[in-house]
Amino acid sequence: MRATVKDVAARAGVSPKTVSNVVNGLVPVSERTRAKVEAALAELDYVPNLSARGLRNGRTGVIALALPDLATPYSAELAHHVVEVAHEQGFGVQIEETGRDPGREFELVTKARSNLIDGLILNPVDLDESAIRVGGNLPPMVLLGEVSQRRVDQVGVDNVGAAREMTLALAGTGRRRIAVLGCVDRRSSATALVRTEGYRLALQDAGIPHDPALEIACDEWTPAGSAAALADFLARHELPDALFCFTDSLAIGALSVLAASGHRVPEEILVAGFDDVADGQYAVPALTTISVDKRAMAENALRLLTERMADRRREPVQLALPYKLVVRASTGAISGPGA
Amino acid sequence: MRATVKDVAARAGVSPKTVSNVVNGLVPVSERTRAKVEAALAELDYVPNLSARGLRNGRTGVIALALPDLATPYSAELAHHVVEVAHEQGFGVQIEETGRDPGREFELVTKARSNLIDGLILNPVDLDESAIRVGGNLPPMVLLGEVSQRRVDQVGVDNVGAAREMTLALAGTGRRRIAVLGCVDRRSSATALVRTEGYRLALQDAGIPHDPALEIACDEWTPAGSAAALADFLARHELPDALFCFTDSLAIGALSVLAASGHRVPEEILVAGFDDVADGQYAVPALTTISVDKRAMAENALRLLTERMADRRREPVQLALPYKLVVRASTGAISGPGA
DNA sequence: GCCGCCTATTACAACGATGTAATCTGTGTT
DNA sequence: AACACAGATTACATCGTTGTAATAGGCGGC
Repeated sequence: MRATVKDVAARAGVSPKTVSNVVNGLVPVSERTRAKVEAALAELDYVPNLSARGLRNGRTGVIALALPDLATPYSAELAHHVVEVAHEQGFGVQIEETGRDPGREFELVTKARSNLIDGLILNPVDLDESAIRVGGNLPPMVLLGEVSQRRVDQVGVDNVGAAREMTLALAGTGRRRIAVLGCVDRRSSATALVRTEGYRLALQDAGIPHDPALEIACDEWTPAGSAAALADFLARHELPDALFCFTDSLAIGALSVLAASGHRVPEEILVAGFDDVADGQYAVPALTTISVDKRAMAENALRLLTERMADRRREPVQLALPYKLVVRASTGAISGPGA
Repeated sequence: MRATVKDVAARAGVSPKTVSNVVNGLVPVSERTRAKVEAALAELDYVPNLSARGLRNGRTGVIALALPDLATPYSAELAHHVVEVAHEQGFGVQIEETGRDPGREFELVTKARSNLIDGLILNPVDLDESAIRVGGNLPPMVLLGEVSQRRVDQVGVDNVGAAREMTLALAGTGRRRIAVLGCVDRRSSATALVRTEGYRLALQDAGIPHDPALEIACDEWTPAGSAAALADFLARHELPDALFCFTDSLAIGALSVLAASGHRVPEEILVAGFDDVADGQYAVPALTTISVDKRAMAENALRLLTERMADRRREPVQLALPYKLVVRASTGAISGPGA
């Protein structure tokens, strides 16, 4: 059995509350008693019971991070940073996956373990609206992703702008048959929608007619899903000039299929991704992509979350972090709007 | 404010305990009162306070998963499965990263949040011993990784055997200058040690003299670390015949360097990895690797953990899961011991 | 030498849920 | 009609911690 404040108190010859005072350090304790208590703490190897503390204080020191699928490198990198930043601030992180079933997001936001966690960082799959369209009593919460609403704190990126910039950069090489991979058929992914929008805007900008056939659907945002979708596409259509994949994972699957079918990247077809995950940088050829500082995302998300925990009625804030077009070998030399 | 059993009880005109009975379903409740209570539950949108329940029951329904670095694809895939399996069984999962500082493992095993979690699944970095060399009072705990001790429940793989088999398969093509990448200098990684051991045994088996220069050190098990280490190696040595990387992430970094320096894989040099992560399958060329069923790892780890929670004095169990040598393009056609 | 004040410490209650043991209700038996 | 009994429901205490308010102790001032 673990020692409790009571045990420590008995051993040190003081009251439980004094032990608590020593442990928490908020109430002044005389040097003499502090020494006694600290000795007892060490001898009994005291560890506070966080359930009890959570019950008493109403805060547990644990936040939840909800994302579609932890196995996706992008999610994993993001989670890594959130865990790291949270830990630096003394928070534990409980991971929830929402990918399998769409109801899970809703459940998390409304009921769920709401009392074992002090707050929620949510990377939504579906249209963000679905999750946050909840009447009262939201837990302290920050959304990650596209900035598209004003009711909940959010840290995101201008996906439309980024997708547009990438598409324009591809078009800047003179290529005209620019395909996108990752458009979703069935249930809508917020991310897919906004990136598709950026792509279409860029085509307009560049005066390239929009060809719906070049929007390649792919429900599953993994290399496997991408490979299947692209192989299927190539069986029916001619090779496009350029391929903008909505995530690096999709692009990695695409590069694999292109290599296997003997198409040279970037000579025959440019390939670009989105997210800047580690494996994309080391893909063959290295992947051109949109990069966002994930550590900064985590830091900002946690900052907003702690602010929200401190003041639950502060006006919601939406942050759009800067992004960067990173050019690597998979597109040869292209240039963003700056050049 | 969230509703409590008391509120629900008042609304339903029953005692708090009856509400608890309805919620938990362990004690029989008459049809009439159950209906009343359920109505009240729904109206007040009752959510049990898990801190209180945890305090009372001594169990929180949350387990911790501790691993070196969540951003590593292998860890991420593993974590994904653990989260999924745990969720199916009604557990939440709290993630802890131990990579940054070695003391963290020890801290987790001994003190830490030990009362907000019911158990711990630990993927150790250092020699397993360090973490489990603890006197009494271990929390319910399962180790993931090399099976090398008998004091704590463990789910692992025969790393020595797998590394040996891979090395032999590479040698089976007639190649003699077989390098390994991932040996660690400074603090010892348990995994690196056992895989190195398997490699050396295979060289003996194959009658290939051991050349220490071909054991390429790489502390950081990421594509970036690997790329740096291999580039450095190539600047000083001739290209080896074959390269066995201790993880797929390392291999991905290696493929990138080899491609950039114009060396053809597998014609000039065979490359193999370990772990079978998704991005390895879609690397260019696709990566030969050792595959272990990560879902099965997660299932077994969770099974052992729940068994341990139920009976804290049962004899420790060590499971070695089967592995499979998966041959892909990065080694051309090689064959394992079976063929 | 007594009083008052400031500080360190204490007793007590409360956070919310639930196991235990006691009470209550209703049914069936003689 | 009285009694025993099973099942449903309840009161109470408890898990470990900490805020509140009351107490104890020490010191200076008059």
